[in-house]
Amino acid sequence: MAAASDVARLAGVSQSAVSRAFTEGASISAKTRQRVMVAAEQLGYRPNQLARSLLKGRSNIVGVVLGNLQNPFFAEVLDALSQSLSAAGQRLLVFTTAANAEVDAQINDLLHYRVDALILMSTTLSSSLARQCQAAGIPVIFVNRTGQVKQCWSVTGDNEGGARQIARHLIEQGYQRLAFMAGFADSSTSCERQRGFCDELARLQQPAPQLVCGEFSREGAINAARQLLQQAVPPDGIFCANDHMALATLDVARHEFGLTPGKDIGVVGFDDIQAASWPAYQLTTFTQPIGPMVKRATECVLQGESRSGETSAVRQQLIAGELIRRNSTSRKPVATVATN
Amino acid sequence: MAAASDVARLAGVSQSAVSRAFTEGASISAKTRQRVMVAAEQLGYRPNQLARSLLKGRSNIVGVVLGNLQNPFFAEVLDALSQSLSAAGQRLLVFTTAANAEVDAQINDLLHYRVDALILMSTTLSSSLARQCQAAGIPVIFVNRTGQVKQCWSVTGDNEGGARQIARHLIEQGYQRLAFMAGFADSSTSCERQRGFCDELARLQQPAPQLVCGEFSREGAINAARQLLQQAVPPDGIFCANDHMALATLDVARHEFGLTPGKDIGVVGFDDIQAASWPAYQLTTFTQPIGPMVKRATECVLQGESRSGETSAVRQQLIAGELIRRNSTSRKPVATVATN
DNA sequence: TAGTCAATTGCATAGCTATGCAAAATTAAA
DNA sequence: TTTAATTTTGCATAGCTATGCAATTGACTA
Repeated sequence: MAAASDVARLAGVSQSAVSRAFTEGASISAKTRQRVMVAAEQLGYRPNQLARSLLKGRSNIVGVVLGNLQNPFFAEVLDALSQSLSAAGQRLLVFTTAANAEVDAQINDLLHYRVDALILMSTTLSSSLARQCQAAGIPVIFVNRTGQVKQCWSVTGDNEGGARQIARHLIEQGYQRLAFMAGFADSSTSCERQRGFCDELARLQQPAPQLVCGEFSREGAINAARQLLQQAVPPDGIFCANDHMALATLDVARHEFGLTPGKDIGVVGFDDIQAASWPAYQLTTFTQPIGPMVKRATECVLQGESRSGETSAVRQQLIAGELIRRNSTSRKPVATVATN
Repeated sequence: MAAASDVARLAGVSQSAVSRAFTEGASISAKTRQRVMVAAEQLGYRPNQLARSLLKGRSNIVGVVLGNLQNPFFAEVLDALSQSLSAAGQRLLVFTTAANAEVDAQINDLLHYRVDALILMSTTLSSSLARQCQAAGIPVIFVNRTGQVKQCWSVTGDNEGGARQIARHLIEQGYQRLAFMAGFADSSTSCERQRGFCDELARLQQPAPQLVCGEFSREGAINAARQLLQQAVPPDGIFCANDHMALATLDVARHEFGLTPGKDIGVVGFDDIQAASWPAYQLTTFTQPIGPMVKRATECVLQGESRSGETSAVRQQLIAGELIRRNSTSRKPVATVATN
């Protein structure tokens, strides 16, 4: 591929002129720029971003690591992130990983590319690597997960508050034998939701919920749901740590155990993914507003851009959500409409 | 961040030695390598991939452009692509775009990064840009879409063949007033499925199906389904150009019009996404096997890697699929099991 | 010990662009 | 037209690594 010097030769100018022709606001006359552009067009030249990045020390690339694209929530977030960061002139270098795996290898790889920032979703980071990122001045942003390391940014939903509201809601609706379906034991997300749920139940002087683990996956949730429902005295209310598992639980309850969601059993999720509002599910859930979360994550990325002396005290941002009541916890079914 | 020369100074060796220490199979003694590694560790050094890429002329980055991550099929493909290309030592630079938009701007941007290949899903490419990629020696691979441009690779499912089988299946099951819900008019995918469907119906001497457009989105499909079903004499069999739209159609049919899928109306999709097998839907569909498709796309990428004189005659690869019969087209419902 | 061969190392350069600085060209002012 | 003030241009260099080539070291043989 043609280089700037080739274009320069053809246009009869210096390589600097070519560079300036492609730089917004550089000191160059209209005439020269014009001549350069013609030559560039002719040779199919475009500036080599790699060389530019090498020189500037910024790649305009953000590394994104996520497990579990199966979960539509993450697909939605990725989509939004892509839009938002693209608008901010950043590209996304994406890695997917086996869910919840330690991803040091991939991240190490990303660091080789001198990414401007690192966004981690549903993923853990070793503290040694976190320190290295810190040292390299690369901001690390956890989305929907809290980093163990304090230097990292994080953007999460209101896990504990949401879980408390869900607990109250289930009790108010008259469900009595409750269960919590966890994701991963070492996920802050799952733990916080569990804590909020259990604490609030305790506060209401309700018995502690039965605990089971669905591993944030559909298969795991199906197994966990079966395990719960085939008991002699099964629970009549299940709070699943996310919508993805809640949908699976609804399917098992309805189609394997013949239960009517809402009436025979209450099921609640977390996230408010699109499918939660589909008439086939009508899942009660607590929202994690993707717009604000992504907006905040983008801010963190750009924050690191202008390395303005460690500003912004609050590194752990919590985005408020709200409880969406749907048929899956409604004793008397409401008319369903196919929305969205 | 520390550079190779810093490490060299600390280790008391030349910069070349540092480079060789990090290069597999380079000529360097174990002792020197050891010394370099210690110094590198101490300084937190890692080779700058940008410089390396600049020198080698290969970035080991593949550009991926996709519209419509809302469609779970693309999320699944992206996930698989990530795994597969990651194993081949390639990273993914991902762009999402408004569905079906011309994405010349983004692609132009990608080319600045000297990507090794370009994978386009659900996206069109202007022929001018295609020519530029060609000239730059960057292979362009369409996935689930055929390029208008002949130099490009493409990997698609058996759109026409699948659609033919679907036509036969619907007729065999006794559905009589058929409709086709298209995606976008200018999408090769949608067109081929439509053609196969119509041609086969004609061959069977059946009336031509009613046509409607769902724009490959849930909202579009909901509108299209309403349009179809609120007619005085609505169709009793609908083939939707993909599963994503078919699920929406099932929701509308069941919850807005009180129809029982399979019995009152047959609905068929295309792709066999995960949700198609969920007991809430049980959607009859034609598979697009993601494994083989991704494998093939990966081969095309690596093909371009060893630019071995324009081998491999066949650039347009068609991956066979199969018809999966489920309850959505079964006159007598089969027992449902929560699988997957 | 001298001589041969292989393994290892350093030097110098290429790969491409942005930018500070000084030189040149252009414009404005007198 | 001459001088001053601007604008535009080119030169040279930095940014970081990989690699061909020559020089050096080390091991081994006679």
